[in-house]
Amino acid sequence: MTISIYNTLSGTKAPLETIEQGHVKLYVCGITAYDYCHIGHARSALVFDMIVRYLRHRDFKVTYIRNFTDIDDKIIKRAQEQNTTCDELSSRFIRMFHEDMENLGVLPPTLEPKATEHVQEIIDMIQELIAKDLAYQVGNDVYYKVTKFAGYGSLSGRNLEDMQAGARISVNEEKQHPMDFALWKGSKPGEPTWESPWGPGRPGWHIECSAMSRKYHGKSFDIHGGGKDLIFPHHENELAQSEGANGEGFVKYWVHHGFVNIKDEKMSKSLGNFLTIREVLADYPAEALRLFIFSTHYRNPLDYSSTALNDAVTGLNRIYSCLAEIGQLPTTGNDKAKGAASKKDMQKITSLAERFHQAMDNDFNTAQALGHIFEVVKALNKIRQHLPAEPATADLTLLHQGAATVQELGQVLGLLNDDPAAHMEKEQDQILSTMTITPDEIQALIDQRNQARQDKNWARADEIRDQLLEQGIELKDDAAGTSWQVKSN
RNA sequence: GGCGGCGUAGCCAAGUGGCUAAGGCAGUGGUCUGCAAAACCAUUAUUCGGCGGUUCGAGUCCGCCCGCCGCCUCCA
Repeated sequence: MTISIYNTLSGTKAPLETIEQGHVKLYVCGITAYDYCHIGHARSALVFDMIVRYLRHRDFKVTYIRNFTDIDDKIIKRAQEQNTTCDELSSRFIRMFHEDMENLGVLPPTLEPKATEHVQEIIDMIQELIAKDLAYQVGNDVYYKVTKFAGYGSLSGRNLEDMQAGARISVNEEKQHPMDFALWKGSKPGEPTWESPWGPGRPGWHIECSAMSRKYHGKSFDIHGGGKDLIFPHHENELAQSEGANGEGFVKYWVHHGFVNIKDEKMSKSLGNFLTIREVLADYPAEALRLFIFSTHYRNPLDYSSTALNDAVTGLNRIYSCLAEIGQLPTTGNDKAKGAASKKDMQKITSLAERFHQAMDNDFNTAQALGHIFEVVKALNKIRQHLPAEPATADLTLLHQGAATVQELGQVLGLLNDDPAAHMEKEQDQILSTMTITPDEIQALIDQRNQARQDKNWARADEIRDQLLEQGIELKDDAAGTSWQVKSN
């Protein structure tokens, strides 16, 4: 089985063939550090976290680089507004970003280079571009000469004529072509500055990724990723810079994920309709957010709503609850008894890993992979439900193995990391902490109710149950006695 | 205007021409229960925005139309 990946450059899915056998070199454009991250950033981080985890699960070595843009116009502006330095501002939000990533359960990349720590590499690359007549100096600025790069527009599927027709491009008189973009910007007073052959200044936005990816991955590497909004101009320009300077192919697979929308509109800072990661994590567990994000394919738009997140919480608990219930079963039973599991359910359970891989191999189809997991959860529940008083060892083994596979594959997606029983408890404790009732009080009421039930005083028993339900506590009567849980939602 | 994408049940969503159109959430009926809850079983799209075409066969390919969205300026 091979993994196939959709490539923005070709517009088709193609089997993953790495440059170096068994080793994937991945570069993802990270954040510009000047504000808290919103759930669009979370989607980006989670999508590539999932891709990295899956590739490693499939025995690839993955070198994952995700950069920080720590110098740019927005940072300078924001730092001035907050009366601080660019360095302080970007360090602060990089710290916030790391906190968010940890809370999301996102694995750290292999390397997280910063633009300001690679100014020399950037300058070197710009000099190479000038030497090849692909860039030119105007005053203290340096621009890339887009007309000299034959493939310009190939990634985003545009050509220079069409783009010039667009009305929103402001024409800078000093540029030779309106689409030429800055590699180096001469600095104004008060701005962070580095010395360069073109005078004091700072790097343009796109060049940092070309310089850093070359330093750590080499001139060519396997996968370059980011949000769809980076296709143009950022990645188009990176491609032009890198191939222009290096004289060889830059990236084999361009992977771009879709946006998070709110009410069918793109969530973005300029529209002001965004939710920060920390706002969302205050209300929902990280794994619920993850399940929500992976419930649709990574290239499709995803509409955020509290309903959708609540659905994800319910779905996640459904899996955990299934695993917790199975975890309580003995591992051995009657060796001679015939298994009660149907052939069909057995087959569903034992083929889970294979079907999961098939879905994931197909351009990381997490939605389908999760569908298979849920299908198996249903089968496991069904078998468990129908277990006789003295269950067959064969059934118990099937249940335990099935549950182990579900959890293991869930973890490939970064889900189901908790011990199932502990998760259910933790979930409840958290909600319980916001309530006025204590577990002891609940237990006392349950004891009273059971006494009433024994006395066949149903009215009193129901009264207690309804009273608890009003406070958000659900009771479950079964053979083992009465247990309780916090009512979901 | 240029480029790209989407439209599958009440909602979310998978479906790389061919067995009964995954899965989740919500709903309804049943099993279980003193009654519930949970879980399970059954049920909810003869049909995939509309109209044509290609094909033995189309949700899937092609054309046109309708509706929605994104990029073309900083953006994940």
